[in-house]
Amino acid sequence: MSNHSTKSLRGDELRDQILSTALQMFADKGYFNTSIHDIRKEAGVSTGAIYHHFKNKEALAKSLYESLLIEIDNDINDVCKVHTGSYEKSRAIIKKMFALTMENPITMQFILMAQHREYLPDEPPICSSKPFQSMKNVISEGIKNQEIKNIDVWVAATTMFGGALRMMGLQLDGVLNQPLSDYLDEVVECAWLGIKQ
Amino acid sequence: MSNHSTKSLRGDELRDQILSTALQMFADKGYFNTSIHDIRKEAGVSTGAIYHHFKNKEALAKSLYESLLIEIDNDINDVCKVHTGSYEKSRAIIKKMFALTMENPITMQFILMAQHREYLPDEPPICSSKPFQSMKNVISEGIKNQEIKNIDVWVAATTMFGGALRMMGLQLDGVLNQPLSDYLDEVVECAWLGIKQ
DNA sequence: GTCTATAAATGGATAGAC
DNA sequence: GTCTATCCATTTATAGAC
Repeated sequence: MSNHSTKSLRGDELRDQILSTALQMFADKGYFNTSIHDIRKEAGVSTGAIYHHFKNKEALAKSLYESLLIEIDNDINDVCKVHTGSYEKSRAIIKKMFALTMENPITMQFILMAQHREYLPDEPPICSSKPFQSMKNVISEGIKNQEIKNIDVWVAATTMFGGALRMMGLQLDGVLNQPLSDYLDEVVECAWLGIKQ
Repeated sequence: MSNHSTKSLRGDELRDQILSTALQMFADKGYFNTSIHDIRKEAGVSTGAIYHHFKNKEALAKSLYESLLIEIDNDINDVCKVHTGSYEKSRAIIKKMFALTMENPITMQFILMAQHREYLPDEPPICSSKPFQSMKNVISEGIKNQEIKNIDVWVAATTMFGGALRMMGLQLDGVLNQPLSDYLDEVVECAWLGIKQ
Protein backbone atom coordinates (compact mmCIF):
# COMPACT_ATOMS: atom_id res chain seq x y z
CA MET A 1 0.00 0.00 0.00
CA SER A 2 2.73 2.47 0.88
CA ASN A 3 4.23 4.51 -1.91
CA HIS A 4 7.54 4.51 -0.12
CA SER A 5 10.32 3.20 -2.31
CA THR A 6 13.93 2.50 -1.45
CA LYS A 7 15.21 5.17 -3.81
CA SER A 8 14.70 8.51 -2.11
CA LEU A 9 13.20 11.16 -4.36
CA ARG A 10 14.26 14.77 -4.56
CA GLY A 11 12.97 18.03 -6.01
CA ASP A 12 10.16 17.80 -8.53
CA GLU A 13 9.96 14.03 -8.27
CA LEU A 14 9.42 14.32 -4.55
CA ARG A 15 6.79 17.00 -5.15
CA ASP A 16 4.96 14.66 -7.56
CA GLN A 17 5.20 11.85 -5.06
CA ILE A 18 3.52 14.06 -2.45
CA LEU A 19 0.79 15.08 -4.90
CA SER A 20 -0.05 11.57 -6.05
CA THR A 21 -0.08 10.21 -2.52
CA ALA A 22 -2.31 13.05 -1.34
CA LEU A 23 -4.68 12.48 -4.26
CA GLN A 24 -5.01 8.81 -3.41
CA MET A 25 -5.68 9.49 0.25
CA PHE A 26 -8.01 12.46 -0.27
CA ALA A 27 -10.06 10.43 -2.75
CA ASP A 28 -10.10 7.37 -0.53
CA LYS A 29 -10.65 8.78 2.96
CA GLY A 30 -11.52 12.40 2.31
CA TYR A 31 -9.57 15.59 2.93
CA PHE A 32 -10.41 15.91 6.62
CA ASN A 33 -9.70 12.28 7.40
CA THR A 34 -6.22 12.58 5.92
CA SER A 35 -3.63 14.30 8.07
CA ILE A 36 -0.32 15.71 6.91
CA HIS A 37 1.26 13.02 9.02
CA ASP A 38 -0.70 10.33 7.12
CA ILE A 39 0.57 11.69 3.82
CA ARG A 40 4.09 11.96 5.20
CA LYS A 41 4.06 8.32 6.28
CA GLU A 42 2.41 6.92 3.14
CA ALA A 43 4.60 8.90 0.75
CA GLY A 44 7.76 8.11 2.68
CA VAL A 45 8.79 11.76 2.94
CA SER A 46 9.27 14.20 5.78
CA THR A 47 6.95 16.89 7.09
CA GLY A 48 9.53 19.48 6.16
CA ALA A 49 9.56 18.32 2.55
CA ILE A 50 5.79 18.73 2.29
CA TYR A 51 5.89 22.23 3.74
CA HIS A 52 8.80 23.14 1.52
CA HIS A 53 6.76 22.37 -1.60
CA PHE A 54 3.36 23.58 -0.38
CA LYS A 55 2.42 26.50 1.82
CA ASN A 56 -0.03 24.40 3.81
CA LYS A 57 -2.48 21.52 3.52
CA GLU A 58 -5.09 23.62 1.76
CA ALA A 59 -2.61 24.78 -0.87
CA LEU A 60 -1.71 21.15 -1.53
CA ALA A 61 -5.36 20.26 -2.12
CA LYS A 62 -5.89 23.34 -4.23
CA SER A 63 -2.92 22.52 -6.42
CA LEU A 64 -4.31 19.03 -6.99
CA TYR A 65 -7.83 20.22 -7.66
CA GLU A 66 -6.87 22.90 -10.15
CA SER A 67 -4.43 20.82 -12.14
CA LEU A 68 -6.85 17.91 -12.41
CA LEU A 69 -9.67 20.18 -13.57
CA ILE A 70 -7.39 21.60 -16.27
CA GLU A 71 -6.40 18.09 -17.36
CA ILE A 72 -10.03 17.02 -17.67
CA ASP A 73 -10.92 20.18 -19.51
CA ASN A 74 -8.10 19.55 -21.97
CA ASP A 75 -9.32 16.00 -22.51
CA ILE A 76 -12.82 17.27 -23.18
CA ASN A 77 -11.67 19.91 -25.63
CA ASP A 78 -9.41 17.44 -27.40
CA VAL A 79 -12.22 15.02 -28.13
CA CYS A 80 -14.55 17.86 -29.08
CA LYS A 81 -12.13 19.13 -31.71
CA VAL A 82 -12.36 15.98 -33.77
CA HIS A 83 -16.15 16.06 -33.90
CA THR A 84 -18.72 18.37 -35.40
CA GLY A 85 -22.25 18.89 -34.19
CA SER A 86 -23.61 18.91 -30.65
CA TYR A 87 -24.67 15.29 -30.70
CA GLU A 88 -21.26 14.01 -31.73
CA LYS A 89 -19.48 16.32 -29.32
CA SER A 90 -21.72 15.45 -26.39
CA ARG A 91 -21.32 11.76 -27.08
CA ALA A 92 -17.57 12.12 -27.30
CA ILE A 93 -17.47 14.00 -23.99
CA ILE A 94 -19.48 11.35 -22.19
CA LYS A 95 -17.43 8.57 -23.75
CA LYS A 96 -14.24 10.25 -22.61
CA MET A 97 -15.53 10.86 -19.08
CA PHE A 98 -16.69 7.25 -18.81
CA ALA A 99 -13.24 6.11 -19.92
CA LEU A 100 -11.54 8.41 -17.41
CA THR A 101 -13.77 7.07 -14.64
CA MET A 102 -12.79 3.49 -15.42
CA GLU A 103 -9.08 4.17 -15.97
CA ASN A 104 -8.63 6.59 -13.14
CA PRO A 105 -11.41 6.23 -10.60
CA ILE A 106 -9.32 7.96 -7.94
CA THR A 107 -9.10 11.20 -9.89
CA MET A 108 -12.79 11.14 -10.72
CA GLN A 109 -13.69 10.37 -7.12
CA PHE A 110 -11.70 13.38 -5.98
CA ILE A 111 -13.05 15.74 -8.64
CA LEU A 112 -16.67 14.66 -8.85
CA MET A 113 -17.63 13.31 -5.45
CA ALA A 114 -15.78 15.51 -3.00
CA GLN A 115 -17.18 18.70 -1.55
CA HIS A 116 -14.31 21.02 -2.34
CA ARG A 117 -15.90 24.11 -0.97
CA GLU A 118 -15.66 22.64 2.51
CA TYR A 119 -11.88 22.87 2.45
CA LEU A 120 -11.24 25.29 -0.42
CA PRO A 121 -13.54 28.10 0.66
CA ASP A 122 -12.57 30.43 -2.19
CA GLU A 123 -13.24 27.88 -4.89
CA PRO A 124 -16.32 28.50 -7.05
CA PRO A 125 -18.93 25.71 -7.31
CA ILE A 126 -17.95 22.85 -9.57
CA CYS A 127 -20.56 23.85 -12.15
CA SER A 128 -18.59 27.00 -12.94
CA SER A 129 -15.33 25.09 -13.40
CA LYS A 130 -13.83 24.90 -16.88
CA PRO A 131 -14.87 21.34 -17.78
CA PHE A 132 -18.48 22.04 -16.88
CA GLN A 133 -18.40 25.32 -18.77
CA SER A 134 -17.08 23.47 -21.80
CA MET A 135 -20.00 21.06 -21.63
CA LYS A 136 -22.44 23.89 -21.30
CA ASN A 137 -20.86 25.63 -24.29
CA VAL A 138 -21.42 22.59 -26.48
CA ILE A 139 -25.09 22.74 -25.56
CA SER A 140 -25.32 26.51 -26.10
CA GLU A 141 -23.89 26.09 -29.58
CA GLY A 142 -26.36 23.30 -30.30
CA ILE A 143 -29.27 25.54 -29.37
CA LYS A 144 -27.93 28.36 -31.52
CA ASN A 145 -27.48 25.97 -34.48
CA GLN A 146 -30.97 24.61 -33.93
CA GLU A 147 -29.66 21.09 -33.44
CA ILE A 148 -31.09 21.28 -29.93
CA LYS A 149 -34.53 22.63 -29.18
CA ASN A 150 -34.86 26.12 -27.82
CA ILE A 151 -35.16 25.51 -24.10
CA ASP A 152 -33.32 26.92 -21.09
CA VAL A 153 -29.64 26.15 -21.53
CA TRP A 154 -29.25 24.85 -17.97
CA VAL A 155 -32.12 22.45 -18.49
CA ALA A 156 -30.65 21.26 -21.77
CA ALA A 157 -27.18 20.82 -20.29
CA THR A 158 -28.36 18.94 -17.21
CA THR A 159 -30.57 16.74 -19.38
CA MET A 160 -27.67 15.88 -21.66
CA PHE A 161 -25.03 15.27 -19.00
CA GLY A 162 -26.93 14.74 -15.72
CA GLY A 163 -27.69 11.09 -16.30
CA ALA A 164 -24.14 10.31 -17.42
CA LEU A 165 -22.67 12.00 -14.35
CA ARG A 166 -25.01 9.98 -12.09
CA MET A 167 -23.92 6.79 -13.84
CA MET A 168 -20.30 7.71 -13.11
CA GLY A 169 -21.24 8.17 -9.47
CA LEU A 170 -22.91 4.76 -9.41
CA GLN A 171 -19.82 3.18 -10.94
CA LEU A 172 -17.57 4.83 -8.33
CA ASP A 173 -19.92 3.62 -5.58
CA GLY A 174 -19.52 0.09 -6.91
CA VAL A 175 -23.21 -0.30 -7.68
CA LEU A 176 -22.98 -1.19 -11.38
CA ASN A 177 -22.26 -4.72 -12.56
CA GLN A 178 -20.74 -3.75 -15.86
CA PRO A 179 -18.14 -1.25 -17.02
CA LEU A 180 -19.47 2.16 -17.98
CA SER A 181 -18.70 1.58 -21.66
CA ASP A 182 -21.48 -1.01 -21.74
CA TYR A 183 -24.01 1.70 -20.89
CA LEU A 184 -22.65 4.42 -23.18
CA ASP A 185 -25.02 3.95 -26.12
CA GLU A 186 -28.17 3.85 -24.02
CA VAL A 187 -27.12 6.79 -21.84
CA VAL A 188 -26.31 9.01 -24.81
CA GLU A 189 -29.37 7.96 -26.77
CA CYS A 190 -31.79 8.64 -23.90
CA ALA A 191 -30.27 12.02 -23.09
CA TRP A 192 -30.19 13.19 -26.68
CA LEU A 193 -33.81 12.20 -27.33
CA GLY A 194 -34.78 14.64 -24.60
CA ILE A 195 -33.19 17.70 -26.13
CA LYS A 196 -32.84 17.16 -29.88
CA GLN A 197 -34.74 19.50 -32.18
CA MET B 1 -27.76 34.16 13.91
CA SER B 2 -27.60 32.35 17.23
CA ASN B 3 -30.43 30.04 18.12
CA HIS B 4 -29.98 30.87 21.75
CA SER B 5 -33.16 32.15 23.35
CA THR B 6 -33.75 33.53 26.81
CA LYS B 7 -36.03 30.67 27.74
CA SER B 8 -33.78 27.70 28.46
CA LEU B 9 -34.98 24.46 26.88
CA ARG B 10 -35.07 21.09 28.52
CA GLY B 11 -35.50 17.46 27.53
CA ASP B 12 -36.83 16.75 24.06
CA GLU B 13 -37.02 20.43 23.20
CA LEU B 14 -33.36 20.81 23.97
CA ARG B 15 -32.59 17.72 21.93
CA ASP B 16 -34.46 19.22 18.97
CA GLN B 17 -32.61 22.48 19.44
CA ILE B 18 -29.30 20.62 19.20
CA LEU B 19 -30.45 18.73 16.11
CA SER B 20 -31.67 21.77 14.22
CA THR B 21 -28.59 23.81 15.07
CA ALA B 22 -26.31 20.98 14.01
CA LEU B 23 -28.23 20.58 10.75
CA GLN B 24 -27.82 24.26 9.95
CA MET B 25 -24.12 24.25 10.70
CA PHE B 26 -23.33 20.93 9.00
CA ALA B 27 -25.16 22.08 5.87
CA ASP B 28 -23.54 25.50 5.94
CA LYS B 29 -19.93 24.77 6.87
CA GLY B 30 -19.69 21.00 6.62
CA TYR B 31 -19.39 18.33 9.28
CA PHE B 32 -15.64 18.67 9.81
CA ASN B 33 -15.71 22.45 9.95
CA THR B 34 -18.28 22.33 12.73
CA SER B 35 -16.97 21.49 16.19
CA ILE B 36 -19.00 20.36 19.14
CA HIS B 37 -18.02 23.65 20.73
CA ASP B 38 -19.47 25.55 17.73
CA ILE B 39 -22.77 23.74 18.09
CA ARG B 40 -22.75 24.28 21.84
CA LYS B 41 -22.26 28.00 21.40
CA GLU B 42 -24.73 28.49 18.56
CA ALA B 43 -27.46 26.40 20.18
CA GLY B 44 -26.95 28.03 23.57
CA VAL B 45 -26.58 24.70 25.37
CA SER B 46 -23.79 22.98 27.23
CA THR B 47 -21.36 20.30 26.10
CA GLY B 48 -22.80 17.97 28.70
CA ALA B 49 -26.29 18.37 27.28
CA ILE B 50 -25.12 17.37 23.82
CA TYR B 51 -23.33 14.28 25.14
CA HIS B 52 -26.32 13.37 27.25
CA HIS B 53 -28.56 13.18 24.17
CA PHE B 54 -26.03 11.77 21.72
CA LYS B 55 -23.27 9.24 22.20
CA ASN B 56 -20.83 11.33 20.17
CA LYS B 57 -20.59 13.72 17.25
CA GLU B 58 -20.97 10.96 14.69
CA ALA B 59 -24.14 9.66 16.32
CA LEU B 60 -25.58 13.17 16.17
CA ALA B 61 -24.91 13.39 12.44
CA LYS B 62 -26.25 9.89 11.89
CA SER B 63 -29.46 10.68 13.71
CA LEU B 64 -29.98 13.74 11.52
CA TYR B 65 -29.14 11.93 8.30
CA GLU B 66 -31.40 8.97 8.92
CA SER B 67 -34.43 10.91 10.06
CA LEU B 68 -34.19 13.33 7.13
CA LEU B 69 -33.91 10.49 4.63
CA ILE B 70 -37.01 8.88 6.11
CA GLU B 71 -38.89 12.19 5.91
CA ILE B 72 -37.99 12.64 2.25
CA ASP B 73 -38.91 9.07 1.47
CA ASN B 74 -42.30 9.57 3.11
CA ASP B 75 -42.86 12.71 1.06
CA ILE B 76 -42.00 10.85 -2.12
CA ASN B 77 -44.29 7.96 -1.33
CA ASP B 78 -47.10 10.31 -0.36
CA VAL B 79 -47.11 12.09 -3.69
CA CYS B 80 -46.72 8.83 -5.56
CA LYS B 81 -49.83 7.39 -3.95
CA VAL B 82 -52.11 9.99 -5.51
CA HIS B 83 -50.82 9.35 -9.04
CA THR B 84 -50.93 6.41 -11.41
CA GLY B 85 -48.43 5.68 -14.15
CA SER B 86 -44.67 6.19 -14.21
CA TYR B 87 -44.85 9.54 -15.93
CA GLU B 88 -47.23 11.06 -13.41
CA LYS B 89 -45.34 9.57 -10.48
CA SER B 90 -41.94 10.70 -11.75
CA ARG B 91 -43.24 14.18 -12.38
CA ALA B 92 -44.78 14.35 -8.93
CA ILE B 93 -41.52 13.20 -7.32
CA ILE B 94 -39.48 15.86 -9.13
CA LYS B 95 -42.07 18.51 -8.34
CA LYS B 96 -41.95 17.56 -4.67
CA MET B 97 -38.15 17.54 -4.54
CA PHE B 98 -38.00 20.90 -6.27
CA ALA B 99 -40.43 22.28 -3.69
CA LEU B 100 -38.42 20.82 -0.80
CA THR B 101 -35.24 22.36 -2.21
CA MET B 102 -36.82 25.81 -2.31
CA GLU B 103 -38.60 25.55 1.05
CA ASN B 104 -35.82 23.88 2.92
CA PRO B 105 -32.50 24.35 1.13
CA ILE B 106 -30.58 23.52 4.29
CA THR B 107 -32.01 20.02 4.52
CA MET B 108 -31.42 19.38 0.84
CA GLN B 109 -27.90 20.73 1.04
CA PHE B 110 -27.15 18.33 3.89
CA ILE B 111 -28.77 15.32 2.25
CA LEU B 112 -27.79 15.79 -1.37
CA MET B 113 -24.51 17.66 -1.40
CA ALA B 114 -22.61 16.29 1.59
CA GLN B 115 -20.31 13.30 1.42
CA HIS B 116 -21.76 11.31 4.29
CA ARG B 117 -19.47 8.36 3.93
CA GLU B 118 -16.56 10.52 5.01
CA TYR B 119 -17.98 10.84 8.51
CA LEU B 120 -20.52 8.01 8.64
CA PRO B 121 -18.30 5.17 7.47
CA ASP B 122 -20.93 2.47 7.91
CA GLU B 123 -23.54 4.28 5.85
CA PRO B 124 -24.31 2.79 2.41
CA PRO B 125 -23.99 5.06 -0.65
CA ILE B 126 -26.83 7.51 -1.08
CA CYS B 127 -28.11 5.66 -4.16
CA SER B 128 -29.11 2.73 -1.96
CA SER B 129 -30.99 4.94 0.49
CA LYS B 130 -34.77 4.64 0.66
CA PRO B 131 -35.71 7.75 -1.36
CA PHE B 132 -33.46 6.74 -4.23
CA GLN B 133 -34.77 3.19 -4.11
CA SER B 134 -38.31 4.54 -4.29
CA MET B 135 -37.43 6.50 -7.42
CA LYS B 136 -35.81 3.47 -8.97
CA ASN B 137 -38.90 1.40 -8.16
CA VAL B 138 -41.14 3.81 -10.05
CA ILE B 139 -38.91 3.33 -13.09
CA SER B 140 -38.80 -0.47 -12.68
CA GLU B 141 -42.57 -0.58 -12.65
CA GLY B 142 -42.71 1.61 -15.72
CA ILE B 143 -40.48 -0.77 -17.61
CA LYS B 144 -42.55 -3.75 -16.52
CA ASN B 145 -45.76 -2.00 -17.60
CA GLN B 146 -44.18 -1.04 -20.91
CA GLU B 147 -44.70 2.65 -20.27
CA ILE B 148 -40.92 2.97 -20.36
CA LYS B 149 -38.78 1.32 -22.98
CA ASN B 150 -36.91 -1.82 -22.11
CA ILE B 151 -33.47 -0.49 -21.24
CA ASP B 152 -31.18 -0.97 -18.26
CA VAL B 153 -33.04 0.21 -15.17
CA TRP B 154 -30.11 2.27 -13.89
CA VAL B 155 -29.87 4.08 -17.21
CA ALA B 156 -33.59 4.76 -17.20
CA ALA B 157 -33.57 5.98 -13.60
CA THR B 158 -30.56 8.26 -14.05
CA THR B 159 -32.07 9.64 -17.25
CA MET B 160 -35.34 10.41 -15.53
CA PHE B 161 -33.95 11.93 -12.34
CA GLY B 162 -30.32 12.83 -13.10
CA GLY B 163 -31.09 16.14 -14.74
CA ALA B 164 -33.53 17.18 -12.02
CA LEU B 165 -31.01 16.39 -9.29
CA ARG B 166 -28.36 18.47 -11.07
CA MET B 167 -30.83 21.35 -11.33
CA MET B 168 -31.35 21.13 -7.58
CA GLY B 169 -27.59 21.31 -7.13
CA LEU B 170 -27.42 24.40 -9.34
CA GLN B 171 -30.16 26.03 -7.33
CA LEU B 172 -28.37 25.30 -4.06
CA ASP B 173 -25.15 26.70 -5.54
CA GLY B 174 -27.03 29.90 -6.36
CA VAL B 175 -26.45 29.61 -10.08
CA LEU B 176 -30.04 29.73 -11.29
CA ASN B 177 -31.90 33.00 -11.74
CA GLN B 178 -35.36 31.61 -11.26
CA PRO B 179 -37.02 29.30 -8.73
CA LEU B 180 -36.93 25.62 -9.59
CA SER B 181 -40.68 25.53 -10.23
CA ASP B 182 -40.10 27.62 -13.35
CA TYR B 183 -38.00 24.81 -14.83
CA LEU B 184 -40.24 21.92 -13.81
CA ASP B 185 -42.13 21.41 -17.06
CA GLU B 186 -39.04 21.50 -19.26
CA VAL B 187 -37.01 19.26 -16.97
CA VAL B 188 -39.72 16.62 -16.76
CA GLU B 189 -40.54 16.77 -20.46
CA CYS B 190 -36.92 16.38 -21.56
CA ALA B 191 -36.25 13.50 -19.19
CA TRP B 192 -39.42 11.63 -20.09
CA LEU B 193 -38.83 11.93 -23.84
CA GLY B 194 -35.61 9.99 -23.30
CA ILE B 195 -37.16 6.91 -21.74
CA LYS B 196 -40.83 6.72 -22.78
CA GLN B 197 -41.89 3.72 -24.82
C1' DG C 1 16.21 20.65 -0.35
C1' DT C 2 15.17 17.37 3.16
C1' DC C 3 15.25 15.88 7.73
C1' DT C 4 13.78 15.48 13.01
C1' DA C 5 11.80 17.36 16.87
C1' DT C 6 8.58 20.10 18.86
C1' DA C 7 5.63 24.10 19.52
C1' DA C 8 0.87 25.78 19.59
C1' DA C 9 -3.78 25.16 18.99
C1' DT C 10 -7.91 22.70 18.29
C1' DG C 11 -11.36 19.47 19.13
C1' DG C 12 -13.71 15.32 20.92
C1' DA C 13 -14.95 13.52 25.00
C1' DT C 14 -15.29 12.90 30.26
C1' DA C 15 -15.86 13.98 35.37
C1' DG C 16 -18.29 15.57 38.80
C1' DA C 17 -21.09 19.46 40.81
C1' DC C 18 -25.77 21.05 40.89
C1' DG D 1 -31.03 16.40 32.88
C1' DT D 2 -27.90 20.15 32.48
C1' DC D 3 -23.86 22.68 33.60
C1' DT D 4 -18.65 23.97 34.01
C1' DA D 5 -14.12 22.74 33.88
C1' DT D 6 -10.68 20.09 32.08
C1' DC D 7 -8.19 16.09 30.15
C1' DC D 8 -5.94 14.04 26.39
C1' DA D 9 -5.15 12.90 21.62
C1' DT D 10 -4.58 14.70 17.27
C1' DT D 11 -3.05 17.88 13.94
C1' DT D 12 -1.20 21.80 11.61
C1' DA D 13 2.74 24.22 11.19
C1' DT D 14 7.48 25.90 12.48
C1' DA D 15 12.49 25.84 13.92
C1' DG D 16 16.75 24.59 13.21
C1' DA D 17 20.21 20.79 12.14
C1' DC D 18 22.29 18.53 8.17
